[in-house]
Amino acid sequence: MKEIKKSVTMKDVARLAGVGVGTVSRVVNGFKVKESTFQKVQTAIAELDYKPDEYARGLKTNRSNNIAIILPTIWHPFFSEFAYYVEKNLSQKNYKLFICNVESDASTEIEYIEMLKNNKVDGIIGITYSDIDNYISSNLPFVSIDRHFSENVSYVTSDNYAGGQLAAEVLIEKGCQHFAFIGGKNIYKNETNFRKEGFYDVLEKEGKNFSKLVLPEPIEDLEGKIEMFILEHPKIDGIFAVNDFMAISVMKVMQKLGKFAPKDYQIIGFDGLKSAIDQDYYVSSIKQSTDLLAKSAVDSLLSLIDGHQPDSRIVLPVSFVDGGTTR
Amino acid sequence: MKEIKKSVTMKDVARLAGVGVGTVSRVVNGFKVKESTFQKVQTAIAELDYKPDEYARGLKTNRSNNIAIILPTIWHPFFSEFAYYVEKNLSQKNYKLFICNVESDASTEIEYIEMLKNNKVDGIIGITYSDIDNYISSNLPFVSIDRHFSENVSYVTSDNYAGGQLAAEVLIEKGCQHFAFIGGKNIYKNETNFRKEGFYDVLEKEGKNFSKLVLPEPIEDLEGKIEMFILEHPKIDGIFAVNDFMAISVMKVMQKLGKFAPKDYQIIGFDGLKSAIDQDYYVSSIKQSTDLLAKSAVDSLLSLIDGHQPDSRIVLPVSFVDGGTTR
DNA sequence: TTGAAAGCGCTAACAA
DNA sequence: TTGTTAGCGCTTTCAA
Repeated sequence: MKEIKKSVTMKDVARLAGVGVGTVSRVVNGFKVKESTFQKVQTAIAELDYKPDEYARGLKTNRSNNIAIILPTIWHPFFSEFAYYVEKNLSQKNYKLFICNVESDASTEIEYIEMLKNNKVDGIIGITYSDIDNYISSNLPFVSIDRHFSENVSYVTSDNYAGGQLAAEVLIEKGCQHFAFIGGKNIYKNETNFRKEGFYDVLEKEGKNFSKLVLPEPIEDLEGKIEMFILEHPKIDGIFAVNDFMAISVMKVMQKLGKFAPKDYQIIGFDGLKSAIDQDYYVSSIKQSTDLLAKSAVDSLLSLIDGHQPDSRIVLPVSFVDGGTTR
Repeated sequence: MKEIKKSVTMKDVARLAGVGVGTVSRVVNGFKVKESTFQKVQTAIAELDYKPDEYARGLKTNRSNNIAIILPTIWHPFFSEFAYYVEKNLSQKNYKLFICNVESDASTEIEYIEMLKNNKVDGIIGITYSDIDNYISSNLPFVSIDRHFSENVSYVTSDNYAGGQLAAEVLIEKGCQHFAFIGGKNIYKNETNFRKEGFYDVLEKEGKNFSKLVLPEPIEDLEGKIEMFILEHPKIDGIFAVNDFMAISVMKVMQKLGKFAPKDYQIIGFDGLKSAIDQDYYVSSIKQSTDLLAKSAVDSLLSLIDGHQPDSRIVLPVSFVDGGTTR
């Protein structure tokens, strides 16, 4: 027989403390009451191990202290690092975090958003690469990462353009002669497209020659295409990949061709990924400060929730990290 | 001026459909009503775009359809893969998932658990390596991963012992002669300790000689200690590491000493990690079927929530995967 | 099959 | 400073 412990309510506390429920509510919510009453109520709360019911409170206040994060998949070091920092920031402010894996599927995204509306999440942080502009109601605070929606939606992003520039500068400084950009291209516009722009611009300004391989997503036979590209441009010795995983794919192909970084060529990715906090970088990379990204997203969202209108666009600096694939 | 859209309630629907709120509730919850009333109500719901308020419902029913997962950190491929599958299973059954990073800090864990109690999560899945037995109340359905708590808490785990055996068998079959186990040891007992037991037992039965390096956690100067161990046992050519990240550390040390896998030695990790679903294994490994682990945990938890008493211990099979560090 | 109404535990307005 | 009370939106019993 399972013992069902009836949960203790404010009324119980009020009765034990010999005060009204309003007073208990005041104590719980930190409003001013007479010191002696405060003590009585606290004692009763402790005695009964009273915990306020967040659902009753939410029903009344229309607030839940819940935030949702929508992302393609948590099983990816960039997203899990980001989610890690988001949760960390949020829990400090007493918010909880729902996680929603949408797998780059727009209909799943919409389902989630609809679902979240009923559940009174106070806001959403979205890393989403599909076309859901219409479903982001202005009623629900929403902060987007890396992607610009309509005018009203604020977003935070790394300085992708400067990152591309930095990649070019580093590669030049480290003595490369023949450059290449390798990346994919999503049908929906997002900020990561600026990475290559920055890269191209610096190289052009410096009068360097370079090749590019830009593959429309979804990419089939990625490694085959990279291999073909490399074989067509055998002199390449300085590669900038749109992200770290792309850099890894490139390195696999190069290895197959008997070339190793940083001996035979140098390569820089983007993101600055690590598998986990205490692991090494996968490759030399332009690192996004994920922690800052998360903090900014959280701050924006919370101020949106408080009814303020924060900066609608926040751009964060990036930096170069040596992951052993540059000299 | 921000337009505050007052949310539509059951009462609105009832009024428009010309029925009572009870009837609307019945329709929403799938109870039997007359076909014609059903239609009227559905029409009204669609017309008003009515969404039930989960908080009012939760207040009434004491259910939230929220589950929490407590883990050291989501920023780790094992945990993020696991959380990925947990969320996937859960969302199919209309549950949402809170994520709680506790950073191996027992007091944070306790705080989270206390917090979750107020929030009416329907249950918790915990991957936790600290001592929180006392805080798991029997009122709150709890399923533990890899760790056995008191009698009443059900847990699911991979067959760590069989995994250790398998590692030994594979290494023997692939021709290794001098074996070693390298791993850490947590002060709290958990199932991963069985990995080495299985490994030892097979080697002993086969009359093979082997060395062991078992470091109490937290480990300081891990690589230094590994290096010392390797230098003391230079003939080692078959290593079983307690997990994939440990294997990676070992490989770094070996590389420093000029030895490469699988040419100069072979190494097998445990977990079968990938950074992301479409990435390669880090190393040859004894793979846990994370998806099954997640599914079992979810099934157990949901049946616990439904008041059943599922198997209190579920042990799942493991398999060997070739990650290029064995021949 | 249905409507009316009580009440879940809380907050906040009002009155004392 | 405090107690009392209405009511948030829903489910569920009871009576019709």
